[in-house]
Amino acid sequence: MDTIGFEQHDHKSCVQGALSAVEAQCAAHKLQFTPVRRRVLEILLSEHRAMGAYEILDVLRDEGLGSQPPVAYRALDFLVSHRFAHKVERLNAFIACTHPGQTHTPAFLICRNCDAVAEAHAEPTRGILGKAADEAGFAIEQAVVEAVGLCPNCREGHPACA
Amino acid sequence: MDTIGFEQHDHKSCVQGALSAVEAQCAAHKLQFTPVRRRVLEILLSEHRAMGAYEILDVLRDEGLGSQPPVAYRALDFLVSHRFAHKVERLNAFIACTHPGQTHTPAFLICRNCDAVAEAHAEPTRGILGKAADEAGFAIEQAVVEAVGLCPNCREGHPACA
DNA sequence: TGCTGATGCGTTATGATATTACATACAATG
DNA sequence: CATTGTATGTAATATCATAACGCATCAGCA
Repeated sequence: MDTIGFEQHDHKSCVQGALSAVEAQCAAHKLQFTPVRRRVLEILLSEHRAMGAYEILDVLRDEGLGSQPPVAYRALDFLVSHRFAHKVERLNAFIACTHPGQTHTPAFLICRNCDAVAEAHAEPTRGILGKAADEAGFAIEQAVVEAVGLCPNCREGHPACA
Repeated sequence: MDTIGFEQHDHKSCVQGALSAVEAQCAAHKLQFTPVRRRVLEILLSEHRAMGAYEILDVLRDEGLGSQPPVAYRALDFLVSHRFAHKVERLNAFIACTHPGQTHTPAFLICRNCDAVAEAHAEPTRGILGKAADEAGFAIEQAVVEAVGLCPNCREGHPACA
């Protein structure tokens, strides 16, 4: 399972591993990992890309798991608030966390050509930004770091990219 | 004029200075700084906060400068693409650049209590993220860095905050 | 002058994203 | 079994954004 998500990997075990990890987390913290929530996470994990809420909703609807926007948004809120998934603000889309359970500040590398998204780490409270925040007296609680550019495949005109 | 925007400052001269700088930039690059574009920038500068496109449109409409969404969005596109303003993805809102003309990667400190936004600098291609991108073969072209937290005024229960 | 192309604006319509509000289901608990 | 809290179902609506078309203006030029 890769943290930097542009390479090939064993997708099936990657999905399974993440699901198990989330299950364990939910059990440990007495969170209700309901069918809808589970299914939404599975969809995100198996697609392994950023998906819009309505795109997820389409899948749920086909499966009879819900048909109105709040169903998808509520499940996504649960996943995002417990950090099992993240919202990519730049795309107004959601993506499964590639390392659930570990505390981290996710940072995303978003390909402007094929929309592939890889999750990396950032440490916004360090470096220039953290210094500026300190000086301003601003208390950073959470950060969104999203870099837009070209993924390795698209840089080489790889067929994997649409 | 402050770069970290939570403190008091000479607002009038701050607005004037930014407008002059943008005017000069437009003249130098043969960009059309039309009445609508100018007015939208003035609105953003004078409010000194992140505003939604429709909020800006309301002002334009009252002034007879345009009444339909594309008018506001086109002006904002112009301002954003030339970096005279920035989009705050987290808020789906726009804010005037506090130092137009200087090349920079803007980073925002967003107060979750009063929605005040300060612009700081970031250097996403350095640090952990830059390293991860390099290793992944990802070419960062542009980055969104937005930190959510509490501004100094709200930390102290300052009356300036709603 | 009159043509032509480029750019910006006006307007209608629609698409895409997200939330409010209220009703219902259902499991855990006393 | 009544109560409570959490999750879900559904209708309606709010909010954010763009497509597509036509017109106005203006610069460059024959």
